[in-house]
Amino acid sequence: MNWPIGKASERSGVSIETIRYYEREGITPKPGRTAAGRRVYDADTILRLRFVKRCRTLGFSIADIKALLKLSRSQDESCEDVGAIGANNLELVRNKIADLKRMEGALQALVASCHKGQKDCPMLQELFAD
Amino acid sequence: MNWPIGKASERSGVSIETIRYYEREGITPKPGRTAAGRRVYDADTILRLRFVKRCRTLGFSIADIKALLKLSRSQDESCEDVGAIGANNLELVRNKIADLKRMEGALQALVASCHKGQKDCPMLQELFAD
DNA sequence: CTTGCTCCTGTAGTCACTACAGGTTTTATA
DNA sequence: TATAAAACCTGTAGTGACTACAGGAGCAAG
Repeated sequence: MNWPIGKASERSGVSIETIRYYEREGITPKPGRTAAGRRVYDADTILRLRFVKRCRTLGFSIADIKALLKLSRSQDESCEDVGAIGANNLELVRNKIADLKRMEGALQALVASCHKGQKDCPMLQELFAD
Repeated sequence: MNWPIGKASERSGVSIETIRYYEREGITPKPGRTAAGRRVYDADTILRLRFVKRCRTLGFSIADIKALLKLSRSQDESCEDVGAIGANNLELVRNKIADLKRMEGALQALVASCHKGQKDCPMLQELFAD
């Protein structure tokens, strides 16, 4: 079965604009075209789009996703390399969480110090302090 | 006391390029200039730069920081508005943490399923599954 | 046969910087 | 004092991963 880009978008969860972007970036292969020049997608490309979507949801960069796709097509045992990319991304995610938690703690304290009707805002004072 | 941009950068923790960027964006006022056209910073502007730096570290957007700076110069009681901007950012930060934790959980499971020497990588299989 | 939807290409914008290129001025050293 | 090195200047382009048009062509339903 073949589908036009709108259906491919629906089936993969990737927006039409983003599908075209992925094509430009060489993440998905160039699809077939109708006589009038419209893109036509097969089931395999739609699977790939869904894969990319899931990877993005997991925080993988486009560069990592390219590497994962390449590994998925390689003959040699790739599970180790895949795991390494995954572990690397997991660390990045954990670092981001740590950063954000630090932000959350500081922000919470600042916001709590802020009460309406106050004369000099303690939050601003804190942020402006030497 | 007045300082050239390099010293202002040191004292505020904001890079030279970023100081010039903040000036272009109207976040910091246009500084004075020497006869030769070099920027000269006073203590007040350096405080502002430090304020912006701290706000960025807390995850505030540039738009929010502009609003906070405006509130800090306004006559009327601004503590309530400041608190609202802070609370809003706190929510954004918490949403980001929630997203990342979801990522972390899913990633961890995928990476754990990946062992070297495996024939078909379970992580890739999972990500490609229907 | 016309209305409205889907699709096309190409370009520009988003956010918050960062990185030059190619020039001038100031400061430190010989 | 001469010169080399550092600091500064403007202006522009690049980053990541999209998103948002503008302006046009094709296609499907009533």
